[in-house]
Amino acid sequence: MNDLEKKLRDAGLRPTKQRLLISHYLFSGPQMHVTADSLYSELIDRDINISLATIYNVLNVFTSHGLLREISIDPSRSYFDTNIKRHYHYYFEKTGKLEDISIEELKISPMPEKKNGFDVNCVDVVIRVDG
Amino acid sequence: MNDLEKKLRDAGLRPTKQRLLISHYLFSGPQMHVTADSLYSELIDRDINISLATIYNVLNVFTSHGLLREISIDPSRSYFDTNIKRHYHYYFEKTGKLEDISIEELKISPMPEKKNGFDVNCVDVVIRVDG
DNA sequence: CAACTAGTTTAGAATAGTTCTAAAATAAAC
DNA sequence: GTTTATTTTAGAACTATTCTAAACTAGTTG
Repeated sequence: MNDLEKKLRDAGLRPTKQRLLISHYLFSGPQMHVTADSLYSELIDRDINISLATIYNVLNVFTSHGLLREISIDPSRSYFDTNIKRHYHYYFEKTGKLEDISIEELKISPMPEKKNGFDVNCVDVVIRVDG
Repeated sequence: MNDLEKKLRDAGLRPTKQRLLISHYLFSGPQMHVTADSLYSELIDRDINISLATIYNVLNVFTSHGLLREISIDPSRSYFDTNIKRHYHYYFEKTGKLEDISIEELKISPMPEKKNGFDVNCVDVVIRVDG
């Protein structure tokens, strides 16, 4: 059983052909940010034909099983981040590109843990920049 | 010339009937968060019939002229905030409600001013909570 | 491995939020 | 009051995403 197959099984997901192909693209190289559409095109470019419905399925199921993190940047598109550790983002408004900011670079205090008795699921920080 | 009319003119906008009605709803009471749909329904409830196309027009033009701020929370809908001063948000995922966090309550350091020579337009912080 | 079961993929239809179109209405300027 | 530019509107169009239901596949059981 290879690394990617293990990664999927550990997340409680069946390692299907499509999920493994997508995982190979997403998780074998450097960390990346994708949209459903950008992922679909990149796979087509590599002669990997997976239906758009499956791309959406896989992105959603990977997100709900903790393999990806969804980022709300632009109300017209969902971005997904292969880096699931706590971190923040620069967003370059002209180019649409994202860049990570580590929690060492940017401090938030007090880091909220609870609100009205509810758990904090996630702290999203987006610094929007021209250019 | 009343306050709302002045507010629109100062922003470089013609004070049309529809813009004044929407301004009255948005800017005469306490600060609020709306979506196109929530604003449309609230106006219908008050027997103010403005087409949905105009609601979208007005929200967009108010945002581009600095009377509203758009918040990226949920990729399926755009939220607009009548509070245009720097502040942050709690987002209650189950109810879809927003609550403000003042910059006194939550500190970010170092507050970014520039990135790669580009100005920082805006620092968005969203704390997602269950409930 | 053959049969079975539950989960997955797919094309295409459906949906939801938003923008576009072009005609009628209105605000501001002359 | 006439003219001109802007705004509003209904409905069509568009785009990102989800749904549907049939075909397929992974994992399980005998």
